[in-house]
Amino acid sequence: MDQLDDLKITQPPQTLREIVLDRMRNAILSGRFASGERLVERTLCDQLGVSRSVVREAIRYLEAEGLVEIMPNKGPMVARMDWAQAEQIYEIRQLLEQNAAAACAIKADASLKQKLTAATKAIEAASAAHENPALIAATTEFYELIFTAAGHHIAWEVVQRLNGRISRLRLLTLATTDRRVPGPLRMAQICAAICANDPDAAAQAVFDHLEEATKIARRLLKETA
Amino acid sequence: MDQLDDLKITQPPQTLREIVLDRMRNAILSGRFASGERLVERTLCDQLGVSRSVVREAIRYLEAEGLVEIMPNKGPMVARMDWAQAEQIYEIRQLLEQNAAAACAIKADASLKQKLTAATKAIEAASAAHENPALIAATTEFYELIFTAAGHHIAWEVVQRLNGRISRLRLLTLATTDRRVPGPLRMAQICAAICANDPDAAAQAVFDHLEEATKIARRLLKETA
DNA sequence: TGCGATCCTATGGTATACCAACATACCATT
DNA sequence: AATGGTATGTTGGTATACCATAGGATCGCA
Repeated sequence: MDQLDDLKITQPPQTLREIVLDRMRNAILSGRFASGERLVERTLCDQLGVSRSVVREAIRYLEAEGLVEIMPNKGPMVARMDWAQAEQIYEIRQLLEQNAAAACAIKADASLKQKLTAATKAIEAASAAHENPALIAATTEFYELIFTAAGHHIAWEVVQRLNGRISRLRLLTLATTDRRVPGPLRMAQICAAICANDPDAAAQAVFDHLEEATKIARRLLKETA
Repeated sequence: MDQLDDLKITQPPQTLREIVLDRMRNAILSGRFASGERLVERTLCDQLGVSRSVVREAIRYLEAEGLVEIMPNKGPMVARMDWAQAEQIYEIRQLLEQNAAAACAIKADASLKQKLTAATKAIEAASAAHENPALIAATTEFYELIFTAAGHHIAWEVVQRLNGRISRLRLLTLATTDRRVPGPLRMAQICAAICANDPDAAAQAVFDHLEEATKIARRLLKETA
């Protein structure tokens, strides 16, 4: 099977539109395009070296994702976010992530526990090295393991999309070092609860983690606003 | 927010793209475009009397919404759905709708209670008249009241989008008449719990309602599959 | 000098034509 | 009959043209 996969003409059917979509999404998520910044179509065409059709279709997708807003007669801009929205998103994450962690704790087998432990270590490493992009990636990986193991693929989709809307906040909260209990420790608690096949403890650990993240986010957003 | 929309000078800056988007979405949700049916761009252009640009951009949006899938080198088709997905969607709805109903029950004031009661009556009327489209609309209105009153706008967005994916299923479950406890009665229970400002009872009522809907959906989907 | 009308430009919205890549089905030759 | 080529249909991608509108700059008039 593996050999076959290797033989396969791994021609990435990645279309130009998808590349542009990724680039633009990353530019927004990473803050390269500031919140509220206007996205002038023809300018983007020049920057990306593609035609308007491609850019416009990518914008439609981002609009549906909630990352881009269309101002009537003005064109697209990077979506803005306020605390009222962020709060709701954190609340939804609470529900979905607790649910997933609990389900995962019930189903977790040896293989998953091993992977989850590795992911936790990766988070600790990235955190210790203060490498924020790696930290984001490792945290995402951690949660993806949990949601996938729980079989909650659609919930994971939802969470990812919502996270996109608060990406800047996540960057800030993850980078915050003045937490009383460091973030990686929280992850370790979640990991431990799942490894112990204890759904209640897993849900509680997720609750603690998100509760803290919510508080930090609230403080950061309120003071910058 | 809603009031503002109502006040707004309803000069429809509704762009052609939005019209096409609505039409296509409705066509999919209502089953006019069958699940798995291919959506040939140029054919759609003819049917709708618009150019490819418009259709393509609408398709991008629907793709992001999860209503349309793109098959590489084959083009778009109406997204398919299986029970595994539907089950997850019902589970997410359980979480979000219980949460919203509980929050709504805490906040509910006289004005909301009155509106909610009216919405419940509308559901009963539509159900008695066996008018499914009206029933769907009334049910949507009912839930929108709850989510809006709870301030859970983003959760409502999520629920609506997820409901879009299981629209055909909803049509079937709502139309099903062989439920032991009729759907409208369930709605009345939810309404009563909220009017009594009893969050626990509201959550329980939502649970009962969705649990039943889930069972019906499972049976329908499994037997037609 | 101040105000308003008018024109210009930038931008988005839409339509259309064109080409390349790919898949599929059909057909012809061997 | 099997192979290979061909025709067709579809999408992906691009370029371009045209129009409508918003916002600003300019100009003229009071």
